[in-house]
Amino acid sequence: MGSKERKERERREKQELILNTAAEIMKEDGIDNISIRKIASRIEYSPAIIYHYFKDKDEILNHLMQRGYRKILDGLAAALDTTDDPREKLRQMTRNYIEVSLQMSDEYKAVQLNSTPGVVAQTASLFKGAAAKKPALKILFQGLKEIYKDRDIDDSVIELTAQIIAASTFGLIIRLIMEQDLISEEQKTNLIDQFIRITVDGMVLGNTLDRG
Amino acid sequence: MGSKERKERERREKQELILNTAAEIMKEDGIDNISIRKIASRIEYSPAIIYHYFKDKDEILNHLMQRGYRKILDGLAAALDTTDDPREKLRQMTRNYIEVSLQMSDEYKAVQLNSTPGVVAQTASLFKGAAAKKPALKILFQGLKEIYKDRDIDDSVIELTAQIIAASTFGLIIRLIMEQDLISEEQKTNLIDQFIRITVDGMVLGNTLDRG
DNA sequence: TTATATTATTAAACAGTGTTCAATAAATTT
DNA sequence: AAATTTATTGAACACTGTTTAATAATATAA
Repeated sequence: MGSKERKERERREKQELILNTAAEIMKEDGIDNISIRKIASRIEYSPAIIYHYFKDKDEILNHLMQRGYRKILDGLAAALDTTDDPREKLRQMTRNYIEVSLQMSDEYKAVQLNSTPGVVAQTASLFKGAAAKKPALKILFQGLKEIYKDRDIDDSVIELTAQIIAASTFGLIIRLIMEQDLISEEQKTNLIDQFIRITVDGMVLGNTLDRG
Repeated sequence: MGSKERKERERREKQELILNTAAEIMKEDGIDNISIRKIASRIEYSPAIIYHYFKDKDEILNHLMQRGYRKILDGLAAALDTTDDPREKLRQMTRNYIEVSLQMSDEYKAVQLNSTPGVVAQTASLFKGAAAKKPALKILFQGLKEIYKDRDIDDSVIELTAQIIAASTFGLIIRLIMEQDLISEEQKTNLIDQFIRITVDGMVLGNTLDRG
């Protein structure tokens, strides 16, 4: 019997079951309340079985982070190209990214604030050369390059600008999530509008202005 | 004997001892590794005694957060007034705030990312009217007002701008802390310089520019 | 000083956590 | 049917925060 394939499939299915249960608990009780025993109890197995499918709890959490990361990227990719104006495109991308992130605030927070080295390596965006390696930053970098195409600005400066915009957007999103109980819908809209205004029309032009 | 005063003093001293020990553990092993039993063991008492001086572990952590918050504000207050140029002042303030925060990255992260309602209420900066209530934001708001004094810009827009700058700065700092192992000193300097450039000279002017 | 009341301290227990290991049950291969 | 591999578990270990009842120490009142 070619049961080796089925075995592996069944193994993956059980891993999926465990991950889905963990995700379920995260949604209900928050990421801090995921416990091995809770997962085991829900799938009606003994706690020890978890360790037959995952090395430890961290590995499970890492898988959840990966899922969240992918979800965010998918949401970002859905940024529709409805315009050819590079600045308007940048506005739409930024707004889309913020709104997608706010829609899955749990995942965003969990992924972006996770301190596990592996996860940090995946979400990192400030290191030199990140614009070439990180999908989200790559898009941002190319958008900026189009905006700057007439002006004589070094690629390294454009990368720095993209990184600053990414970090700033991250900051706004995290604070919006953390303060969501204190902020009205109207205020939220105002903040996002103002952010996009001064990011695209201000920040982006900051490179080309005289200082003094 | 007026021993009531001494009693209270001794009580406060023991509370201080507990808090200092907790802070010590935080510095050595990180905030997640603070445990009641570890504190008790270090001060050579039984774990239960902690609950005679604090309601629960959360109260201890809250006190540590308060300390960190004060430390950050003190560091910010030390922003020297070496210039009268409002834009240059804003640059110096921003740079000072970033550098102070990076110097006590543990406290900054702990305070700013703490989800306890009370702590969030203290660090919140995006709600309407925050510029009047939050010290750090107040300074920022007034700095912006001086920059805009010749132009006709509504106070509400200035507040929004201050809030965006605060959230962006927060984002940069948190990411710099989280990615510190991946970022060289040179890159860090470049990022901070570029941030200040496009924040002060870009963001700030974003309000006054034509869009299209 | 002695008795009383207050305060400080602890041992022990409860309920929870992640993890490991040896034993057992189930399934697959020979 | 026997041997081997895989799946599953119970029980234990070492942690975690917290509560309760009992005890030790101290301060106040008689």
